[in-house]
Amino acid sequence: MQRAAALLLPDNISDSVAADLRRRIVDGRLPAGERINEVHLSRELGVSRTPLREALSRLASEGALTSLPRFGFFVRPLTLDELEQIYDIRPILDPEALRLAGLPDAKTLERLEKLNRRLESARDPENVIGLDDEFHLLLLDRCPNRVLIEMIQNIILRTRRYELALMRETSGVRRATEDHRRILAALRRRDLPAACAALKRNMQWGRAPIVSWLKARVRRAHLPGEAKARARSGR
Amino acid sequence: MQRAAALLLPDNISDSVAADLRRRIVDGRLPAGERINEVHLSRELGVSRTPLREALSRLASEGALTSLPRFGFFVRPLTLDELEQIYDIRPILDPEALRLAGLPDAKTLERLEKLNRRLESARDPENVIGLDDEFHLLLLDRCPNRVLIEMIQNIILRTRRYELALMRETSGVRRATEDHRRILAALRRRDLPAACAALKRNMQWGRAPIVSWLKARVRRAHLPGEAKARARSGR
DNA sequence: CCCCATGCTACTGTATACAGTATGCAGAGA
DNA sequence: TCTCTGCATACTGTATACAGTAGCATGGGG
Repeated sequence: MQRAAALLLPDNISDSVAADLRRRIVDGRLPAGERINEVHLSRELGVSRTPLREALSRLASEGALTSLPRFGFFVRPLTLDELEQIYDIRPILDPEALRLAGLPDAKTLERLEKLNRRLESARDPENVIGLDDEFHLLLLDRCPNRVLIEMIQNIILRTRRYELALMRETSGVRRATEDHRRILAALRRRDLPAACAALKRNMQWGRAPIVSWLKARVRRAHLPGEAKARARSGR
Repeated sequence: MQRAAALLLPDNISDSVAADLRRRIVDGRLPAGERINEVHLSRELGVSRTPLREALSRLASEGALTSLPRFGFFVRPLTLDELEQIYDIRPILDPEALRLAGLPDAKTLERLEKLNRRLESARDPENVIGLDDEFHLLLLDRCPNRVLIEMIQNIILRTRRYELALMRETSGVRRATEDHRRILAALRRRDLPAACAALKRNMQWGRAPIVSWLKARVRRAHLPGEAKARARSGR
């Protein structure tokens, strides 16, 4: 999250464990609501508890986990509240970042269009999400405010879990590429405000399908992963 | 940052050490650029290295520290770049949060005015900054998007160091209370958009004095500690 | 006199051992 | 049969010990 240098030398077990856990959380190998047993998990990962705990602490401060003092760490459950809050944030951040980034050069525009074409034909959920994120990060690549970009990346991490869960069940509600085309069209005619507006709409629309899916899910299985109750009852 | 429960039971040494370090960083007892010696610091705090390291990891992911893999943790140096980036973010976040929060009730408005009066007469830098933060957080108290509020609190933590450093040297450039009055006036006539606009201006103006102070400082003594960290990371 | 190599020192990263606490179960009493 | 109490167990939180590495100083060679 912080340093370019460290990312180039992922020497630490701590760091690589954190990255691994992040993957396990977003792809569901560590299900939402699950209580984490440090001994078992450290055995499974082949490391000791010390670096594992450092990783867990970091993930907790990133919001991926919840820590209950003498009880342990939990994978944060997927809740409608958090979803709506997270999805309300990117329409705020992304357009501002684009405004600061300014119009992309011809080469970048070309790469964006290429990405969008690949996105249109992508089928695998992980691919779709990965390409979409790549598109948006490239769009904001020139933004000089790296702190802002870090925040956006952080939000992306937090949304990925929801998006993956959605796309696993319903097969790929894809309207994003159309939004992207509108953004690109605005950029091509060098109309930054229009591009920002289109981007904002794009970010706002991403919410709807996930909200409705999660609502249905909540109705079906009441309170997905109410952490405490489940864990205490021994699951 | 995440859990209400943990905040009520700050049982962990880890947590309290993190809080302590945060204070030491913002008030300068751990100066910007300083390399942290884990053994000495753990002795000084009267704890072992394990919880200290957990705290350090968390602070690194919050952006207060930088971690260089086999070299250690550093207090992030104060740089003009980071300052400008951080200060560009709150004018984006705060007005949106206020928009979501809506108009405050009469009681809250009263408390806001009281806070602002106390702010006018405050002299001690820590007090001034504390009251200003309290004002802004109360203003956004009704905002239902807690993730957004968390982000703002995080930004506040990151700015505090700069503000304190400024106010220690120049005695309290105070124009904020006037901005606050404009915000309150707009709220009193129940004009939310005007309040948001005033809030935005308030957030934008805070930058200027710090930027000019830091620029002068950079000219004088080029960034204590920055040299070493930079050289090492090969930037 | 300067440069390079080698050994020393100190610090980080990781593992492990220990202590304290919460939970679940079993047994006894009502 | 139900409840309460005490014990055993398992897991977290913390300390400590160990290993590996980077930096530094000192000494020898050019």
